[in-house]
Amino acid sequence: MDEVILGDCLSALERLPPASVDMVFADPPYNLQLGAGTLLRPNQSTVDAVDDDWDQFASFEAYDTFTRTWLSACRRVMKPTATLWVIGSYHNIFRVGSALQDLGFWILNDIVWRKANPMPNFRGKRFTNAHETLIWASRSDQKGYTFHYEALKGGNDDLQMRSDWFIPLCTGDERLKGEDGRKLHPTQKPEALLARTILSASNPGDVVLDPFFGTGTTGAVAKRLGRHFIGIEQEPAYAAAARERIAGIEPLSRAALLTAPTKRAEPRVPFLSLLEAGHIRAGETLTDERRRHKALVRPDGTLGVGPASGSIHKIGALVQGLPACNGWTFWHAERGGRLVCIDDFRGTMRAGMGSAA
Amino acid sequence: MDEVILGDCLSALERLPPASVDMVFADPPYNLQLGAGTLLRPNQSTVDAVDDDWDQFASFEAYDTFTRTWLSACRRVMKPTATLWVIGSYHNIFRVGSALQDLGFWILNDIVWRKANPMPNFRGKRFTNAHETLIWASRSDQKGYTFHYEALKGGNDDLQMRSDWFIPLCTGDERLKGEDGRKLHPTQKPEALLARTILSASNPGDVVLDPFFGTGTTGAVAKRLGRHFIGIEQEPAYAAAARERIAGIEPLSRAALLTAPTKRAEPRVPFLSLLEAGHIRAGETLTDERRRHKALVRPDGTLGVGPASGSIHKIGALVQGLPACNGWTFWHAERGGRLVCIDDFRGTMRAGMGSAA
DNA sequence: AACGCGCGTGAATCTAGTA
DNA sequence: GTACTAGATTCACGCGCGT
Repeated sequence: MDEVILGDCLSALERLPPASVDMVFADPPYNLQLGAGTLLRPNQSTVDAVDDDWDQFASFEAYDTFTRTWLSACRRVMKPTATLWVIGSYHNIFRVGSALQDLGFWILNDIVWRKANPMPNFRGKRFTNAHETLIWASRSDQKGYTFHYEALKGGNDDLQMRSDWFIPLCTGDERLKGEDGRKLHPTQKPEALLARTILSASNPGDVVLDPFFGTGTTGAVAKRLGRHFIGIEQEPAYAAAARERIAGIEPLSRAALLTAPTKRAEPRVPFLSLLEAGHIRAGETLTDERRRHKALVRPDGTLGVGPASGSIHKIGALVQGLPACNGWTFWHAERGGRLVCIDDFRGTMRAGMGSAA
Repeated sequence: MDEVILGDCLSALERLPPASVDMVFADPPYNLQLGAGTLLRPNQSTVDAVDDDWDQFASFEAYDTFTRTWLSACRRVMKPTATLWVIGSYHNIFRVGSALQDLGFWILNDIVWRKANPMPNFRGKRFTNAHETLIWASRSDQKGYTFHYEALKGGNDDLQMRSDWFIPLCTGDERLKGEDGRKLHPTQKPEALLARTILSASNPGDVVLDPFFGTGTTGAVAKRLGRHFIGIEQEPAYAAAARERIAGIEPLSRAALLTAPTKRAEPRVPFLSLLEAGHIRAGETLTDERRRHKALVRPDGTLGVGPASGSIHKIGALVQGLPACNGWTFWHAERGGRLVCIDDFRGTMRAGMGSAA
């Protein structure tokens, strides 16, 4: 926990307990020629290419085997509600996505990282490759994964966060350099990218696993955001750089890490409590925002319309002829000539509950 | 040539001569998984799901078989220098991309169609699915394919055309409607999208093949841009609509349709991006101009005041006791002993975003 | 005529907690 | 595991209608 494991990703993953991590971020290799075969077939030699077609097929097949192996190993250590992120380019992301689906992962989104400052296409033979793709997937189609919808919306002018993210490359001071002044790692990712994934899909105190740790961007961001991390890296120089980098990170204060509780997590307030607290009076009439429908408040916290009675939700649905309705936001009471949503009274009560909640 | 072939795409492709088309645009079934009537909007109306028979597949394996079959058939009729475009979403695009690679196609780019006006995520459980992906691939790794680098660059303020395209959905008058006023085809694509693919990867007089012709967007745009088309469609109603539509198209003398007719709005900058860019630090305090109110910046781009948190606008309104507030002009950060409005940082970021937004 | 408001809708794997 | 129910949840456009 909160350490860099030096070694092969598969054997390191095998030593982790099952169902122990909350989120995985993986930035796997996608250069098919760069030793993928040795990683995935420890006991077999790679197949020698006999011609171009076969060579190509063998490479993709080897990459697929590698991909399925590490994805399966990650899946074992993921909690049932954990989610996984993988980043890649068109060279590998289609293989990864297919493998995810075949292994039973449930794709939640594909996210496009739009690079603010991509490398131009020097030959002028293609479109500027200005993005990379992340896949966000849960372990299975089971619900219950973490997604901080409200927080992301709040940081985005109160609009839902979209699947296309505009983020600069990792450059400048953020880019780790060796003593020779040259970049330490060829594909270091920007911390902003990691921050969005970790903020959106994990909670403070959660465990974030990165099986291809590199120079530890995942660990650095996780630590700053009050998450635990497990990093696996087989290259000693990268692992050492990651340790040093992370040691210098100061976590944000607890206050800064607070997020608003999601609506569902807030204490439940029965409508009857609004009557008991005097916010609503039995016998008064509630209406919708445009005063097109009305209902009578009964002393037991139900609403009545003619002979029908039921919960604020049921009656809200009934008067509109809809199958369902959120009565909290639908019904309003008249106060001083103006309509007040009954959800505002609920908010007041929740605020007053304080620590009792 | 320049006709709609009514019938099954595979048998129609078999009757075409080999190496006869210059470009393929394919909009295959996406294999969407959720049934009709299962997703409700917040107002309880149902989302009109794509549940047509042609989009039903028993399994990923069945979809893969289908995909490999039609891709192989297209490959046979492609000239050696021809290129192929396929569009899809995360439901199917990874299967398609893998199949392309396995069949010997050579991926040139993956292109992101960023939707100007996507459907929101109604349940707040995911990121807004705001894009679709196109794969652009040549028949093999042989060079010699068509790419109008200079033309695209000229139409993009003399900047190389990137791999992320911002184009509105097909709505309004462009969307074909039946006599009942309802959309004729569930997945009609915008002409602007087709125009970019055809302009960039084909020459006037070239033959553009679309094996899933639908209501003929590919044919309409090809004709307008002086290309020939071959469209294959198995649904008689779609084929008839396509014929009528294309008959009304007048070819352009010289194409001037390079860039999408999008309104040039100023790019929206999320407050979160200011943190990511380092203009604002998580954990610092913002104040209003007269330092009467203050709030803590959280790492997700929300502000916190005591237990409350929310967007810059929400919290600005809260501290003033007002119903609304423009957080961009209200909040300031201290820089060198002086207060700087956060809107100034936004202006800086917009300037740096250039046309990429 | 111009403007504002209400309403419809778009390739979508869209709930959680308790009994 | 299943059933039930409380209650949470939407952005950008285009069009039609009323003022």
